[in-house]
Amino acid sequence: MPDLDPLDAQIVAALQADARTSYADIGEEIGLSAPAVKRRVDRLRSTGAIRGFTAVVDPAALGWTTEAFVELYCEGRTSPEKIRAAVARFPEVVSASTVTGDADALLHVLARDIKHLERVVEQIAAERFVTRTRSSIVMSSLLRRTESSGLA
Amino acid sequence: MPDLDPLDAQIVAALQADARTSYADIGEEIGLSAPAVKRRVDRLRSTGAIRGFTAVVDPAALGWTTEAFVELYCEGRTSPEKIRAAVARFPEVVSASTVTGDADALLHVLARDIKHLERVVEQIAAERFVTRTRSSIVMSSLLRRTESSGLA
DNA sequence: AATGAAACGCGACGACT
DNA sequence: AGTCGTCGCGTTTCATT
Repeated sequence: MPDLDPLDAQIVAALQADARTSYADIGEEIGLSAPAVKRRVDRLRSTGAIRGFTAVVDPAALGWTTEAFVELYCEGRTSPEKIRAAVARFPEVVSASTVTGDADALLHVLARDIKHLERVVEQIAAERFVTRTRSSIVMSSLLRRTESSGLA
Repeated sequence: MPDLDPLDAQIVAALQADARTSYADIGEEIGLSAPAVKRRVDRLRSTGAIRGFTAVVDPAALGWTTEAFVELYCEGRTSPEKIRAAVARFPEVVSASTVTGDADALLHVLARDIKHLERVVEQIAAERFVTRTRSSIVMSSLLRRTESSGLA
């Protein structure tokens, strides 16, 4: 499943910029009728290229001002599923991946403040399979793209 | 700027689940009329709580199968803006932050394959202010929340 | 691609707290 | 003042041909 039809690419780009753009507006911009655009969007959704549409919320505007990346070091060979189940219980964990390198997993965590972050990390570190954690607190967010703009 | 009105919280949750949900549908679920929902959404947008609406694209379905986190070590005190300008040139970099700890910045990078990733990291490492990089390749993505579900 | 019916977005007005 | 609900019009969506 390689690249993308140039028209589909333009449709995806338009919907990434604003997921509520009307099919008619998109069609006008790329030279297609509204129903034709809808058919393509439906196809992109059914194939999984477009997973869905979501609101982009600014955590800072809601009082979530603290952001951190937490490396997890686990004992022996802990199964990815076990890690997932453990961290998924915390709504503060927005993403988690198993990674190569020294650490076993990398978590992206959002919290209201340092105190809140500290409490969450402490609870995660208390899991039996976690041997050690290493946190990097975000000082400033330089770039945040939706994922991803470049699909050429 | 403290917490969120319980109705606003439900509206945000609904729009995160599906940004194309009609105001009428949202209103029905939380017991409000469609115009009332729209007024609240407009306000949430103008205050910045909702930044916008976007399509969630699955990079894997487009052939972007490789994901990595790259720590950047920079010389002396390199300005955040300099780092941002340098990494923003690469569409493969989906997010970048300056962080506390050993490294100066942490990048989230998406690429077609290892070869592609290697080329990008190499180019970034070639920047004059970069003294060293440390990459962690993602093996499996355990969790990916939109950011963020828990806003209580 | 074009048509027509149903649904939706969006402004205006009036009532309530 | 602020927020809600009802109404009306223009637009959009979606199934059909």
